[in-house]
Amino acid sequence: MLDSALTQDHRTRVAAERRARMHRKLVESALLVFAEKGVDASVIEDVIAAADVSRGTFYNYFRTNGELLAAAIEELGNELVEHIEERVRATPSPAARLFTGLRLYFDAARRFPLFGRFVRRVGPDAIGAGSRVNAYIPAHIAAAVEAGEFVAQPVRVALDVIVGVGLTVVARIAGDEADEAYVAAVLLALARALGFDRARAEALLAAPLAPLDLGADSLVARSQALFVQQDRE
Amino acid sequence: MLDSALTQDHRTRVAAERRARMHRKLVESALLVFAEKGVDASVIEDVIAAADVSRGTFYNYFRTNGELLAAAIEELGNELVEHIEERVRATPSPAARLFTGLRLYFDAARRFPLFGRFVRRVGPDAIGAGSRVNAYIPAHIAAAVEAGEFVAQPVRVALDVIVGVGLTVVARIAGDEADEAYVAAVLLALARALGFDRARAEALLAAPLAPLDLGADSLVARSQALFVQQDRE
Amino acid sequence: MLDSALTQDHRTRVAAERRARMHRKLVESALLVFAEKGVDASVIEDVIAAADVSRGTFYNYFRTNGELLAAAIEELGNELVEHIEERVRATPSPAARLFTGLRLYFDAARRFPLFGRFVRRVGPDAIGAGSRVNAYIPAHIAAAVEAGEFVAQPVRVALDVIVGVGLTVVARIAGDEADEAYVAAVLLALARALGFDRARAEALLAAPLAPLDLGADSLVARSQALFVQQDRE
Amino acid sequence: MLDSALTQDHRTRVAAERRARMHRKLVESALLVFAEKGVDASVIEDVIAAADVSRGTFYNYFRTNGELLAAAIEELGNELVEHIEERVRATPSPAARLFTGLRLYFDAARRFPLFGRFVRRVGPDAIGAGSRVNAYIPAHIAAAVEAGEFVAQPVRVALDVIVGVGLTVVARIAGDEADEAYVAAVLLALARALGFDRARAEALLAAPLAPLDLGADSLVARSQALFVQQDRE
DNA sequence: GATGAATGAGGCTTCATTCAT
DNA sequence: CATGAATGAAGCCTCATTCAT
Repeated sequence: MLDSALTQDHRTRVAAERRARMHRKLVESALLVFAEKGVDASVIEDVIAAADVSRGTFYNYFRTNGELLAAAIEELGNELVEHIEERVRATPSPAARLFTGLRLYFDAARRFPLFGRFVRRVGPDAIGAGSRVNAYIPAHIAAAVEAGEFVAQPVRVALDVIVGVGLTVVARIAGDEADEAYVAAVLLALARALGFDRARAEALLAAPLAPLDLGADSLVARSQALFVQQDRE
Repeated sequence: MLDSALTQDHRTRVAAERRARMHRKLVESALLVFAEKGVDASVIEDVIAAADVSRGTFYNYFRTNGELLAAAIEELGNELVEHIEERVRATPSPAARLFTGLRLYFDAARRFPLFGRFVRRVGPDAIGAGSRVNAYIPAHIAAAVEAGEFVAQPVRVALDVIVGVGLTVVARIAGDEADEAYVAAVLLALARALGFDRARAEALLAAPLAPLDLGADSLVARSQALFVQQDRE
Repeated sequence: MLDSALTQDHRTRVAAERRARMHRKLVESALLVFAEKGVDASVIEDVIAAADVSRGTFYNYFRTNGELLAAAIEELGNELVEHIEERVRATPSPAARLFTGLRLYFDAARRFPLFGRFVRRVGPDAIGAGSRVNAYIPAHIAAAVEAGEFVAQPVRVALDVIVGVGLTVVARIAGDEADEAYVAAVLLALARALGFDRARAEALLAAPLAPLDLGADSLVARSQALFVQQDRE
Repeated sequence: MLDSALTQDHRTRVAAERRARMHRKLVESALLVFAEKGVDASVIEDVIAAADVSRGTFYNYFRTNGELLAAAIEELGNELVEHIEERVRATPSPAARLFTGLRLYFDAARRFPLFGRFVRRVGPDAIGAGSRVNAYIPAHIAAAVEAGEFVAQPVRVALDVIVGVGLTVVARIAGDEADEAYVAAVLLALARALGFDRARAEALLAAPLAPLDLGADSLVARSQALFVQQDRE
């Protein structure tokens, strides 16, 4: 009986791992398809083809199209945001945390074009209700205002300016219409908008930036790999 | 024979007028439906219901969903932009032309909620290739930089900042999440971003603003009226 | 009053002529379209385009699709058959009348490819109820049997053999798969089937054949001309 | 694991069988509908009604009207032709193979009126590119010429005469306008056309003919049964 | 859990026909 | 009579979702 219990346990664990793997596989494929065809397109056919899985299996994981999109937005968006936040957490200056975070975000959009296109396709909802962006950025803004780095302003105003401009830049990057100079100039304009000291902003933006290491197992990285591989076929 | 020629002429003219009226009616209905259901939705069913027109008639005017959307974007967007441009044309200061134009645009979004929701739904494409926005705003930016009202910066950078922030504000207005103070604060941030003098910006934004008169026959106004009427039914 | 009566008369006559011209124009266009797209295709759109006439006008002449097809079959088929019959009427030998008639028919199919394709498209119905073929050929068969030129056989059997083979040959000609030798060999086989003397058949088929002169105003000729002209555009 | 492999296998086999059954069911229904409404008619609605199957299922098997027709022509035509060929294969005389084959074909058209009507509706295309007719009959013709049973003649000429007359006869049978004597007389005329000895032809055509046994599972038989059953409802 | 055939609602599109001008 | 915009029935096709195996 003890043996059986252990076996049971082992089986349960293995099953849970398999579920998790399949879940990730589907989300990866979804990113690919959403980025290509848009959010409102008919998607399931392509997703199961990309994931090489049967229709029935798909419905064991997501009951509707919308659930899949929600999962993709949530898991993808947060994966990147969490990595960025972890990276800048130790930085003492709130303004620096914010601008370095933006630089890392734009850099990710460039390195993972699929992700950039996904964000462009999803639009503002990509930074929707559940997004950690809405937790972290306001905190940085408030802290920067508090610290006198930014001019006094309502947090939501600053947030909207940052997000609005940020999404535009990602769209430009996804469309391959943004070079380094463009991104730097936009960030400088953003610094002005927030009332951040010009010299410090320029120094910050000129500093070298080590790219984010998401790890080979990240959804974004795996999805990009899947995309490249599909293109070759 | 003369009589017949005149008759011919008269008929032709009457027919052309009828076509134009039907075209407008469909675009008005389209605005309504796109605003409600989004750009990628199945729209034809609802449009013909809103316009109270047969399925076949629709296809006499637009062959696809996309054609309709393109017409809506083009005609609606340009209608408003042209009115705004005409209003500010005489203003000597380029910066004033730009900021007054933005205020008028936001004001229109508030007065015609349908239009606001439409822009939110369409997203950046609402200011797409054919839009006069891309003709007028860059000209104002360049002139303002030239006149020393704005700090030197690439026109496209300034344009993207303005459009990115502008669309975000319209989305807020459409979601009824924007009061006067919010809009003013955003415009002030925008003034900072562009390097516009703070005192002048504040004076400009504090000036009273007569609402734009689009005329009762404007697409935007008629569409809004159609919407209100439908709601009552 | 007399004057008015004459005027009335004149008007009536002119109107009748106009009606007849329009009727012919539509039938000509119909041949073209039926030959190209088949009998069951949607045809009216193309017919009015080919005839450069409005929808409404079409319905002033034919109430349905089927009426148009019936008119085309009747008028086209009989035009050719009557010309052939007139040409061979004076020939004393019934067998010669029959075989010369067939040669002229096949020759017409070659010279007016549109007509050939029309017959192929319409199939057996091209020689339907109202066709004069069903009046003339049986008479020739019966006379030939009577005269001992053909072996004794039921008229309908001979008719079906002739028509069945004849339509096949027209289809081949229309598909550009039939040269002179092929046609001659088929006619020889037909002669054998009917029990016609071999030597006489060979002499008959070897005789030179002046092509039928349908006149420039014939439906077949005008339709062919219309087709060639359209192709050039 | 072994168990799972077996299960897999079993499932695959069962699924393939189901697919095949559905395919046959659709083709059977198609025969019925094509025979009734013709080849160019809108057919899908009726086919799915006759097969008692959903719209979507149809599209899982055939993407267009034309694909369905092609399948029907191919599978139906070849089923019958193969049965006939098998039956006459052992007959030493090529002419006898040919004429017995024709008698069997006409007999099938009489016993399965649906098939006859189908052939009439489809016309020459019923013996189209992929048809085995085009493999077998020319071989018999060539062999008969070689053996001196037929007069020397191009194979295609003989083939066209046979097919042209044959389709006409099937059309007559389908229209219930052909009795035994008519069919016999046409076959005799065909024998003359091909130069086959009259005495031998008459003996051949007078010989008793056991009807073809297609088996209860044949498409033709099942389709006919389906038709009769529908008529009763 | 995995599979993929079956479903059918939902939306798209054409085109014969009508009718006001 | 000629015109051509409007109609709407009739088909077409897709695709999210279910379900038996």
